[in-house]
Formats: sequence, structure tokens, C-alpha cells
Amino acid sequence: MRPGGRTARVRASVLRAAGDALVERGLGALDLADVARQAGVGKTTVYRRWGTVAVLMADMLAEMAEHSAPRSDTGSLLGDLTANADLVRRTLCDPRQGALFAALIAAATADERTARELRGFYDARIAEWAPCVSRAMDRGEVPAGTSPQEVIRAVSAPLYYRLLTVGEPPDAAAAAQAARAAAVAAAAGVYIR
Amino acid sequence: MRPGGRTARVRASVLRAAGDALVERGLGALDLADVARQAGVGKTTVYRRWGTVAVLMADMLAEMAEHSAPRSDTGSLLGDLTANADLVRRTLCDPRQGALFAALIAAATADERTARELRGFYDARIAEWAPCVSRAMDRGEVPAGTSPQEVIRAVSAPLYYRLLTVGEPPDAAAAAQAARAAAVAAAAGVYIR
DNA sequence: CTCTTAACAGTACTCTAGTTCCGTTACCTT
DNA sequence: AAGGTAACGGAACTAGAGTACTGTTAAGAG
Repeated sequence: MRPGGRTARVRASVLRAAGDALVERGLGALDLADVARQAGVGKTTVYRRWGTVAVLMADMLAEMAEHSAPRSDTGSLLGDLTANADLVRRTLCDPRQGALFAALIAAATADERTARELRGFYDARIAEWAPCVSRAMDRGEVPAGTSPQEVIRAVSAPLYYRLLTVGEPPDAAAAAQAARAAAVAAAAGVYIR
Repeated sequence: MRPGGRTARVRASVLRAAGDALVERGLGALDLADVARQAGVGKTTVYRRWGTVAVLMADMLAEMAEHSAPRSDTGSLLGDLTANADLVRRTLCDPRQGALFAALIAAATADERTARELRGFYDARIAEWAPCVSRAMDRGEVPAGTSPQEVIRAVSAPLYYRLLTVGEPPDAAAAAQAARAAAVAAAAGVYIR
């Protein structure tokens, strides 16, 4: 593997073309030959380096993970969870990122490798935000023994659920509601492991 | 359309074969020609009546909807929500139904018709369980103005989230946790519209 | 019981996603 | 700056998913 120069340019333009195609025509119509043409790259190259749509999606996710967002510290659990919910909401509402996540989750149900990649991504994101809950535990806002990971997941769950089953990205009210629900339940000791 | 006899037998055996193939080899490897062969049915028939994998999935969902489960009435909101959570959990844990739902949600992200069918299914299910919350509202367990639909969705969300992002079906503890979280948040007035 | 016709089955065909092969480019080392 | 090689590009090829056509079966009406 040669990381620099041409190889990196090819990867970047293929991933960009794949993202465009995903937003415009959806996951079902994603054709590697089309992506190659749109990226100005040989069809053979795309098939050799990625091979399947699922692998390509996994690589798009890996590229996203390279640019992670910082977490907040507002001083209260509800404030931090609201910030987290709003970050998730903004991600899912973004035409490119929202479509990418929906497609990734779909691809993960059919391809184990994509599923592992996706799980790794979420584990990293959740681990990054877990300290919000730990600090709230130290402050006495939530009972001892609460699982920080479960609280963070509880914030994301309704937002993803809405995107995937209702079919539309969550709005600001839904994000605020998700954060409040998680904060209230955590304070009541629901997420004690 | 002739509803009885041969047509119904063909539909049943095709849907069964499609379900088998879905569980064994996954959504990605679902081939209509294979399904036809496995069902002991002409390939032409499958292509004529369904045409695409997404349409076939939508029909599988429609068949499922024909056998809906009754809702509970335990007398308390937490009891009813727990019953609902356990019903959802059992559905998602069932090898056939769990795989079917994961595949359906995946197909819905790529195909608008499947998405509509799926939304209709969930709307019906949620409407069936919403009275649990309305009755709790009458009893004074949750504040007036609470959206019953939102409470029911809040129960399902973490279970589906776990299935789709963690990759494994939820266990009984997760179901109980989801029910308690929704009940506590509802009582605190989080789901007032 | 007989006739009509909706729906099914088999075969031959098409068309394109995916593969193979080989020649070319350009990155990296010394 | 010059060679070695990893990676790219183009064209021809293959396989199998999906289609078109024709003949057959059986559900249902009278």
C-alpha cells in the first residue's frame, strides 16, 4: 500500500462520487461502474480496491470517523445530553451524512464487515460522550452504578428510530425530547447496571 | 386477481421460501430466481407478481400484518409498556422475524414503496397500543397532553436501536429497561406535545 | 359438465454488473 | 535521476439476473 499522492487522490474522489450518488439516487441504485465514471477513475480500480458496495460504504464511514466532533461540557447532565442529541440530529439531518448513515445501517444488516465497522464507530462515539454521565454521577445528579454508555445510547435511540421507521430526520423538538427523556430516566435510576 | 386456490398457495410458498433464504443467506444474497426454485415455482411467476426484492419484502410485511398480536391491559402504565416491550423483544429475537425486520428496514432506506408499507405497519401497531397511555392519562399516571404515540415509540426505539447498531437482538433486561425509561419519562411530562 | 380466462411454467433471449488480462503511469527508494 | 514496483486504466470477456414469448393449467361462472 502506498498511502500518499495518487492513491489518496483516487480514494478521495471515489468516496466523494459515491456520496453524491448515494444522496441523489439512493443505496439501491449505487453502481460501482457509475461511481468510477463519475469519479473520473478506472472501473477496474474501484472493483480492485473495494469490490462491493458494502466495503465502499465501510470505507466512507472510516473516512468520516477521521473527522470526529468534540463533545460539550455544559456543567449539567441535561445540558450535555441536549448538546449530544443536537449533534446527532444535525448529523442525521445533513443530506449527505443522514443518507450515509441510513445506507450504512442498511448495508450492515447484509454484510458482517460493514456491521463491525459500524459498531466500532458507535463504540468510539459513545465512549467519547460517556464522561458526561460519569461527571453527573460524581455531582450526584444520577445514582451510582448507572451505565454511562446506556444513557448515551438512550439519547440516540429515538432519533435513529425516527429516521429509520418514520423515514424523516428528527427535528430540534425531537432532539430536546430525547435528551430530557434520557436525563429523567437516568436520574430515576433506570440505567443502573 | 383470483384470491383462492393455486394463487394463494403460490404466494404462501414463495413468501416462505423468501423468508428462509433471508434468514440463511441474508438480504444481500436474496435472488428472485433462487426463491422461485426453492419454492417450486416458475421463475417467471415471481418476476411477474413481485418484480423486485423490495416489493417481495413489502408483501412479506403485509402478510405479517395480517396476523397481529393483541395488546395487554395490566392496569398500570408500567405493566402495559413492559408487555409491549417484551412483545417487541420477542419479535426481534425470533430468527425469522428479527431478520425480516432488519431486512425490511434496510430495504426501506433504498425503496420508497417498501418505506411506505413499513410506516403503515408501524402506524397500525402504535395506534393499537396507544390506548394504554390514554388510559394511564385518565388514571392520572401521566400528565394531560401527553402524546400516546410518542410514548409507545419511546419503548420500541432502544430495542430497534440495539438490533440495528449493536447488531444483536435485545434481551429481557433491555426490554424491561426500555419500558421503565418510557414510563418514568412519560410521568415526568417529557412527552407532552 | 363445459367453457372462459386469469394465472402459471418452460425456453430462449438480452443486457449489464462484475472479472480478467495486459499495458501504462507515477510514487518511492537509493 | 533512474530503476523497481505498487497501483491505475482500458478493452475484451463471462455469467447470471431479469425479460419476452408461447403454450399449459386450473379456478370459477353458468
